[in-house]
Amino acid sequence: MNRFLALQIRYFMVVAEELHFRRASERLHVAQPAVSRAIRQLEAQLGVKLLERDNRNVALTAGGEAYYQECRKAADIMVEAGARAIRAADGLAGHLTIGYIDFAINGPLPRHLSRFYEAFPEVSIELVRRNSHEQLEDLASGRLDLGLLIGPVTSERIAHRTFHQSPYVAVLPRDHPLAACRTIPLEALANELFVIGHPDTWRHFTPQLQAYCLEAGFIPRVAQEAPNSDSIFGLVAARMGVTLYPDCELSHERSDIAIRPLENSNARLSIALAWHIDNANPALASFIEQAS
Amino acid sequence: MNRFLALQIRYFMVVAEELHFRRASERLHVAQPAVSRAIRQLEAQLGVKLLERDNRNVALTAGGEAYYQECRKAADIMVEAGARAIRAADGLAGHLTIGYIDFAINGPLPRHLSRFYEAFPEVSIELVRRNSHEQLEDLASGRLDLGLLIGPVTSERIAHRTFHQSPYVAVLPRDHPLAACRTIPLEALANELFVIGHPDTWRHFTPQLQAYCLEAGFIPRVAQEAPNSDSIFGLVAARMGVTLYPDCELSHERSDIAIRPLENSNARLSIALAWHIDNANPALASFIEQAS
DNA sequence: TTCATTTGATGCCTTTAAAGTATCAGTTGT
DNA sequence: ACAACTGATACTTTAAAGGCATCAAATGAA
Repeated sequence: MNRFLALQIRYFMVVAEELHFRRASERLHVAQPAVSRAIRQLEAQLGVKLLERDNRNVALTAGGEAYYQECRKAADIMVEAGARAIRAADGLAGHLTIGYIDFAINGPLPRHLSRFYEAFPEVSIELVRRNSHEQLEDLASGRLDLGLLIGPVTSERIAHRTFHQSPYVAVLPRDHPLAACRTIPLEALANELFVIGHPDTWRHFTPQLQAYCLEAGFIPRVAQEAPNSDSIFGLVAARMGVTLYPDCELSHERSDIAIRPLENSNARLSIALAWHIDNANPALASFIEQAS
Repeated sequence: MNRFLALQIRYFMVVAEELHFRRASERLHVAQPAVSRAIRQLEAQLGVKLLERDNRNVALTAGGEAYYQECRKAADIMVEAGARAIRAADGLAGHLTIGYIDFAINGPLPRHLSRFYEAFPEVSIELVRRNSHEQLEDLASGRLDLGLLIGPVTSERIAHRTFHQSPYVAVLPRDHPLAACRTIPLEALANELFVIGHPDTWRHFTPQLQAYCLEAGFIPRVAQEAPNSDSIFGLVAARMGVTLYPDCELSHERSDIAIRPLENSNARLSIALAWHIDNANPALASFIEQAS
């Protein structure tokens, strides 16, 4: 029974448990009149008689019983609160706001989150869908604790490290002639029309995709620009074009598109963890450490 | 923000909300140094830094954020607690332990309880199955607030009033010859074998049943004694005998027995509300009043 | 009955925790 | 360079809480 509640409350709780003023005063290490006064004050403050007492017996009134139950709850919370604050300071409890992109939520993030939840069940996580450049802004302003995004990270105040790397695969309509091949050389797509992410919103990914094509000796011809992964897959399935996408489980589950590895390609999409270097949230350190 | 929590906690909460010591001190109507000291004391007591502060900015640490959340919960409970104690004192909240017999739970009690819950949702009710004579003991000892039982009530210290009256009906096996009649004169059962409640446990009901038979001019011949209503109905269905039972919905729902009203009978089973005259639980008064 | 014992409540004085005042040292923005 | 803030510290004052002695009522044993 520590000093988190007002003393009138603490005294009342002990009297309610002992139903005896002198024994309560002994448990509280004060003289008996102090207890009498505290109870009288509390009753006056609340305007409710809490204890029925004559010179021989002490009993809780209905109001006192109800009040004790509520006090018990509050006391338990306050006792737990100190320990919880320590756990939060050690990164074992607390809250993280995490930004993610489609590649993360379709790829390694779900598995990683469930492992993290097992190891740190008291850390609550809020997930926010944001494009990479939006995440970098939100990290700078403190709206996000952690970003899962595509580089490059240019700010000196944002730390980052590689979270996951995926090879690219070719994404084709189900009945595309190249779908007959086990693997596809990137050059084979030189004359195809491409469905790509809109450069305004996919500001980091689309340039990477174009750079890889350029390395393979061609500039991709753009048929459609789409705002998100579902739209891209849908447009490919609708035979509007082909695209490159990091290998992930989700894309293999669609029956209306064909996924084929690239031949002789070292191209990798790298998803980074990024966070503000001044962010002192210990749960952030827990997450980063587990991701290593 | 009343005086239910220790002042360090109250001061911390206001600082956490304002993120500014001087503004917090104004809201608390104290000088600013008092707030600084309270925070320092609380941090020392917990062993956790709650607020990151330099001469320009104040921010919650992760530990402080977690601690604030817990304090918020406790503070809300304590604010609510006073109002709840008043409601409990007025009989609008609290707890009742209620004893009941088969006739009550098979009869009017469920309907009455649901009406009571609608009118007094903050009164929690614990229902306890007890025979009438057990309830009278438990009322005397304070283990029950209220009993739903069969009289007579002999103790001067137990108050009682009629809760519900049911006419008796004859309970017959489905294919019993008398089941062909719409109604049955009690005398017609003079030569039947009876299934009755065991007199040890059904100490109040069975004598009443026998008294009614005696009024009709016969002493019922007992084939079986059973400990509860289900057993009585089951034994009747098994053609071990017939019985009298207060009219209630449950008995009409069994297809293996026949229920027939008694002819020219004023016999009624009366279920009483009973309570200890010294019981000051205001929720008890609420219940009794609604039952009137 | 009488009287010692026990209960919670009161009055008066002391102690101590909390508040106030004045001031300091560190930033920030002009 | 300096005024205008911030939160922290030192010292003094105040008021809340505590202790002691005692009371009145109830109980139970002699």
